[in-house]
Amino acid sequence: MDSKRSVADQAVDAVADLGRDIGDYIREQRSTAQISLRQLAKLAGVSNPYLSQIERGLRKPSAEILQQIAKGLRISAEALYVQAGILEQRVGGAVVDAVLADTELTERQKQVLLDVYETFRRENAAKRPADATEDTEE
Amino acid sequence: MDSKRSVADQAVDAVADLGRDIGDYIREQRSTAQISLRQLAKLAGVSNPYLSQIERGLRKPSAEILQQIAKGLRISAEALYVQAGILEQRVGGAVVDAVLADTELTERQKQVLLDVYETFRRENAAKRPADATEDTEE
DNA sequence: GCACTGCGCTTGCAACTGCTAGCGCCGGCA
DNA sequence: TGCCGGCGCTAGCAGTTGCAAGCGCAGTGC
Repeated sequence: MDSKRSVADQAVDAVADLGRDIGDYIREQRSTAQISLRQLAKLAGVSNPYLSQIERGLRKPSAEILQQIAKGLRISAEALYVQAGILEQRVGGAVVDAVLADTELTERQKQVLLDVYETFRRENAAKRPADATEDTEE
Repeated sequence: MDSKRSVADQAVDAVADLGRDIGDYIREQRSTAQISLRQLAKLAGVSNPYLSQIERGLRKPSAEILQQIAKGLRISAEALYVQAGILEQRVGGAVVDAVLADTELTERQKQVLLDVYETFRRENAAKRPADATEDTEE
């Protein structure tokens, strides 16, 4: 059945690669939040040298550290995990599905929500056509 | 929005402890699936001694390993992360979860969407106060 | 000029992860 | 009976994470 261990390979392979992406993402979120590396390090409860290395892609942080950082940045841990390649990306379908499946909303409200959602996505797509993983907000 | 920091605290505090829980969970899933430790190890692409130690709580696996194991068990990685205490339990329902997990939205946009969502829910709750509290998740 | 504070980064080091090799045990088979 | 394969586990080892200590640099007050 596994004539090739593509899954494992990809994971192992891409993680090393993605180490940089996650670092970029964190650094970007940090500068957006306008806090220094040391501040975030303290907020997140990690050492500042280590955070520095993470941001520059020299180290691959464990999930706990990622969670701490997410907390420090006040962003969802899931977003970071996806960036780190340790959680599958849930594409737009997930949001649409969830909204449609929600029993507390009227059909009209669902329509409004999905409309806003689509607008946001289009906005972002226009801003950064190829790379949708980076967050250039504001 | 983090009115439930008990989870966070637990995560940070009890990670060492939770190593055992996640192991139990994995072992349980494995026996449910009726596969041997070695089989799962092969499926997940990890060594069988290591998986053994994980299941007995002697080692705390990294997120990649957890993901591999989740794949091998054919369960969602998120379930495992929650068990491991590195991901907060989904609370606000599927919509909130899906929005937060969406990587194409900026954090600001997520806030807006969730805000609208909350507004709708409150509106509806005001209209029909009693019977709206059903579990929409399976 | 000169201390002082905060910034990000480099350097070793302890602790951990995750592996290979190998152990004892049990059931099937000639 | 011996032998073979699979089971879970122990022992010992590279390689990594995550840290404290310390570097140089820029801005500020005296």
